[in-house]
Amino acid sequence: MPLELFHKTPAHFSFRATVYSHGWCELPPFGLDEVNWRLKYVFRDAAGKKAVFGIISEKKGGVLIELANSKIAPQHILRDTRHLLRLDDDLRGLYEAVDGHDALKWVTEKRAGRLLRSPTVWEDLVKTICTTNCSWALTKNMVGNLVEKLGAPAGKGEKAFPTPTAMASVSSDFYREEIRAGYRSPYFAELAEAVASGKLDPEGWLHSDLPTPELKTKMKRVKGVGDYAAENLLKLVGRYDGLALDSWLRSQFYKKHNAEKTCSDKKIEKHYKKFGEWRGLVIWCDMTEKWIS
DNA sequence: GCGTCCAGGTCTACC
DNA sequence: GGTAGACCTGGACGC
Repeated sequence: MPLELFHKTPAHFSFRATVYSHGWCELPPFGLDEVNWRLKYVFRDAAGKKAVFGIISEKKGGVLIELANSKIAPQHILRDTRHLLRLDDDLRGLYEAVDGHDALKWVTEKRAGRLLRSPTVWEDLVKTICTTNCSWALTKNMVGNLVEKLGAPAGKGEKAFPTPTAMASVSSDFYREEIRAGYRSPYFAELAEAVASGKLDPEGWLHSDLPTPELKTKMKRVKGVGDYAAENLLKLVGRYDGLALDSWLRSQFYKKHNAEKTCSDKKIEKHYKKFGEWRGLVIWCDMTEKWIS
């Protein structure tokens, strides 16, 4: 039976700014209908055995979640929705940090700053590795293959993101030949085995007591995760004191703040130092202003 | 059609 | 700790 759920949203929330916050809305099992402004996602239960296709849209005072069936408990769907739209995040510190900076006034006005994420750190971790050292088209290709070939079916051709167990059930060769993951293939096989066996718990990064540098070091122990990937993941678990500089972010900075000339990372870091623990989120908002405003 | 470059980097060996 | 070279894929580009 189809099911509709409703979740309230906080005052400083923008559905559009959150969905457009970065490219995650284009990576399966997310999908974006820009005409009707509806975000699709295939939810799954913790065991990865049940999957349900859902559509999230704005409704006065909150978001509406339309589900193809009621296979998964409503409280599980609501928890996932709250997590992926960052409904519990308190961004007052960000808005205080940009206060007084005219060029960033729009961040507060547009209620920007909530970075769309997946319901699990596991999914964000795998997707982040898929963004490294390749074009965005290839990232979409790899993530699409993972969902298509290893995800639990939700009906009508829709599939969920694969569980660690599902990803641990295939070999490194599968990642190379079927997922087209190239040199990342042994990394995925090793990572999936570690998470499926309980040796690694990425979900624990969400509420870790470790200081950010130590958590970053822990993240970098995962093969395929370097400085950029770790800092991107830190943003997705709510820590914004790393800039997560990659070639795209650097090129945008050169265009916007350095007369289209290249410069050192140190200069970029100096530019955003004044925003303190929010600097990683400030640079991201600054470089993606055109997407949202 | 073919070759080259490079994109939302990381790892390893070596110094 | 810093750096060079290797690593995969596939789209864009020049010829």
